[in-house]
Amino acid sequence: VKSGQTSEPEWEETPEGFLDVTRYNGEAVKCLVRQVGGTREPSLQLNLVAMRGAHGPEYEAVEGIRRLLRLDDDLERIYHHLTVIGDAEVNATVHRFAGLRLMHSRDPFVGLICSIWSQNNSVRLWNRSVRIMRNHFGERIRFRDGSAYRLFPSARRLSKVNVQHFKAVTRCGYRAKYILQAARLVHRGDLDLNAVDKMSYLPAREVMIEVVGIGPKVADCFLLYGLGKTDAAPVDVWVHRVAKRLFFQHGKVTRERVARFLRERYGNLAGYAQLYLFCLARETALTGALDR
DNA sequence: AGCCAGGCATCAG
DNA sequence: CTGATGCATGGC
Repeated sequence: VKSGQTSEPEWEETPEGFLDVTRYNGEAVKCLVRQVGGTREPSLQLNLVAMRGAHGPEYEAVEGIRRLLRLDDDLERIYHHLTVIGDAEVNATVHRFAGLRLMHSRDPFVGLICSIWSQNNSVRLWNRSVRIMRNHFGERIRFRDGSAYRLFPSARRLSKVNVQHFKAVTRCGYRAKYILQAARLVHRGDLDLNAVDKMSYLPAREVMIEVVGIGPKVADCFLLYGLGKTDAAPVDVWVHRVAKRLFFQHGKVTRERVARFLRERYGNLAGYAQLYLFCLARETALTGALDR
């Protein structure tokens, strides 16, 4: 399922499945994921190729995928809770898009950079420019069969890149200084993502918003998709519109107010609620009738 | 041509 | 606290 709701760039779509190369336990693993069976009885086929042909990292890779797609979440229970709280239109949306996975980035740094990158951007452009960055600055990995891929660049690597150069290569515009500054903070240890991960939602959010270039929306993206804190409900233009219509009678509401409303209404399922609100908003836009 | 996209920093009231 | 404006870039 491709909802576009993630803090990792889209995986490459190949005839054999979705392709990604990530380091596990220090060793690069090529991972092909394919869903077999339908939405009702889905199962995943994984084809893993470790760089040195060892078996060590394969277990880690499987766990990585399990975490990425949050396969341990009990969707039925979550749907039940959402629909008990529910507004009729939200319930219908949950039912219609049932089976969507909330993504949890395998690497917090990837989640951080991609979240900052997504601000005031389009999903399409965002994916493309992040891919360009990876292909330009990422470490090159060559497998035994001769195939080669690029990893997402490390904080150390990005912290050394010049802003103008980075902007010229990736076309990410004014976000370049935010992205590289964040990479420097992480590399120098001034922003400890693992420490933030251990914090509860609200304090963690405070810490993230202090970083220049990270506001409420980006912080929530990072906390939800990057760290898996499901209290977070990122409110973008789409969620803002649909929530304004559903819960505020088209009245004036700030994004922050909507975010707080969703947290109070859905608790630690706010992230899941947001997932479906986003789908509803996008779907409504496609069929035309969307007011502001 | 002008508005918009998974916003944010900044500044004015 | 709320409201305007500039910021890069590309799609439509």
